[in-house]
Amino acid sequence: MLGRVTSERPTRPSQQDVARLAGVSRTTVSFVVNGVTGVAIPAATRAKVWAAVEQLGFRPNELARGLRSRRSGVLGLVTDAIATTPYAVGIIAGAQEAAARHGRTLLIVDTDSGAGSLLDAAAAMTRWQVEGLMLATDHHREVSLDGEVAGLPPTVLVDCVEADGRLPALVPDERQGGRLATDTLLAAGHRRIGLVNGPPDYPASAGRLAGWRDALAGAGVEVDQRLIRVGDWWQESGHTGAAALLDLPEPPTALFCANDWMAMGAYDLLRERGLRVPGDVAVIGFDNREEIAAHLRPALTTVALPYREMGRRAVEHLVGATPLPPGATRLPCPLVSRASV
Amino acid sequence: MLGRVTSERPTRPSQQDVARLAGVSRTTVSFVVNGVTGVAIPAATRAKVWAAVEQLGFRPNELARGLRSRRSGVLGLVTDAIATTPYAVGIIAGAQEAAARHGRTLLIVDTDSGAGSLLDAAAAMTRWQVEGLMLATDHHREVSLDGEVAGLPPTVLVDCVEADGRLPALVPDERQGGRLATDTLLAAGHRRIGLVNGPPDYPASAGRLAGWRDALAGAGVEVDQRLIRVGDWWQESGHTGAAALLDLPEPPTALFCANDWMAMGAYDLLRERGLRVPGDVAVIGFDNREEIAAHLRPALTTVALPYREMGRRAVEHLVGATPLPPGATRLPCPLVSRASV
DNA sequence: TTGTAAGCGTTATCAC
DNA sequence: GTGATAACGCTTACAA
Repeated sequence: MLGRVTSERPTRPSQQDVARLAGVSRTTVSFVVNGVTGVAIPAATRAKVWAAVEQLGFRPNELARGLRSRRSGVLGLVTDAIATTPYAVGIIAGAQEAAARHGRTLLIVDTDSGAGSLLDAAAAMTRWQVEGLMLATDHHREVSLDGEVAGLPPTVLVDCVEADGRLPALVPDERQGGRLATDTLLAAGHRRIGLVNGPPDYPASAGRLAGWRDALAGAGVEVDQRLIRVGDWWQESGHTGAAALLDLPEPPTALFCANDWMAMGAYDLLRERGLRVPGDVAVIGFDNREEIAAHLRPALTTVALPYREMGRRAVEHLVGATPLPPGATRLPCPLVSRASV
Repeated sequence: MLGRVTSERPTRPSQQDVARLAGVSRTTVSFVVNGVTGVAIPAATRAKVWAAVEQLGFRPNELARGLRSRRSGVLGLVTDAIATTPYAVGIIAGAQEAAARHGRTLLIVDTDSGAGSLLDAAAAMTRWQVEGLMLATDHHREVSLDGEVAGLPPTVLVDCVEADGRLPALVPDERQGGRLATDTLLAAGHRRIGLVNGPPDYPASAGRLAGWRDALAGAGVEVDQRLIRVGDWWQESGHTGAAALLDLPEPPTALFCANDWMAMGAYDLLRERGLRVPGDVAVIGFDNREEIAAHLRPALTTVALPYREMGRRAVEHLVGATPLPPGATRLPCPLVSRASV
């Protein structure tokens, strides 16, 4: 004959329960657990409240908190990077970490997992009152959002850029990375440096090529167009490209492969020809795909993509900690030194 | 002089707004948008409501919905698999997909990203009133939860098992996988099959070894202990192990490497010795780490771990679609045929 | 320094 | 068939 039938599932303790146990009002409990400044609550009261919280195992209900305060504390990450390949888990890890640090919850939706298009994903996030949105792609590319952004919460692009560039975007500084790779080879004494690049319609290819030129120009080395070969990112094309370069009348003494898979192909070719890495030919890759780079023999020196950094910066932008300007912000690609140079 | 000062951010349309526009009550709107059965609402009213929903771009507020209905629809996935290696993104993908299909939202927390221990992660999820919890590890192993499970929502282990096995757990059927790999080699006519296994204290090693024995016994082939070598999962040890096996007086004609990295090491050794795969020696791996298996030359035939399946089944258990018994449920590991056998 | 009360957007229980 | 009305657990003026 109680006022209300007890619910099936034993409901978790509420602030109400804490207040009762501590002998204070709900308001006081709210002030204490949220550490509200500007109210002077005696240490004794605070202690009582915390003791009650502890004893009951009270955990605030984020649903209620978000509903009432109109601040969900949820940041949305929409990506096509999970289903395809484990490419950009670094983005997730970096975002997650930063979100936790700023007291935010990260909601991740993979657009390839049935959710369908970006629009569906955004709709799903809307229902959860997300306060910011990150759109991440599985590789650096240009995306077109058309009018879709209208009505969306503050949004930042990760590893992709928009044609008209009104949204802030975080991308790797491919050019700086290409320069870094080439400079590393130059610093090791090489002067003829072959480039096995990716297809021209990728921002990555264009940037890495420009970086290669930059470095050569900076070192006063003549740029020889014949030292450029175009692959398709796959291992086979690294093999082919390396072969073509080594068949040149004046073959290169070092190879800059625009990704690690092609470097892996180059390794194969060098081995077939009885050439040692780095003794006879030095090799440097790009992407730092640990699974490959760390396991090749010798381990591959390569340039890393700043995935974690991109995830981190995206969150810091959305929470207002480090605001980003509209358009692309390029993040530096660090060198990962191993044994192939 | 309005009753309430308008909030800074233009608030999203509510059911209230929809009701006003459609000229019905909030209740009716709720019935219509939730497709409540048992109430007969005329098609005309339904249409009016949907039209208003469309016009306003109304999206239900999950915070309010969850608060009121006491069903958040959130499933929590706690993992250490993101930060370490991109090992088990398949688990996430599979879980995500199944969650979407069942109208649930997946909340992912990576314990290595600052959140700290499992307990912290579980606390974070509790605040969001998760209705089920998945605990996933980065590789098949035994975990001990002590008393930590008390007070947690329904929980399922993914890619790990508990010592006392009271929680349901989803793990790969390592033994079946080992047998499948060996059977594949047997079917190709091999009779002396070397095993380069992982360290003995892994469930994966124990299971794959047992499967190797099973297959040999099943084919009436004598089990020769000398054909077993123990590696450490790394490429070097695959190289070493393969070398030892080929130096045997009666060397094997096929190699079963308990993971793809060791298979990669074996490839290196075979190439060094001028042996062709699969012509001179067939090789089969385990794990199907696409990045390696698909890119080796020749592409590696291997046994895949059922990551997506584990994620999917975990969700289906939690939503009650396909309940799991306490203790381990072993999921089959399928063969991925490529070119090395 | 603490308490009262209103209300966030929704669902659920009743009357009508 | 549809509509009031009361929670859900919390934050936040404002009152005491």
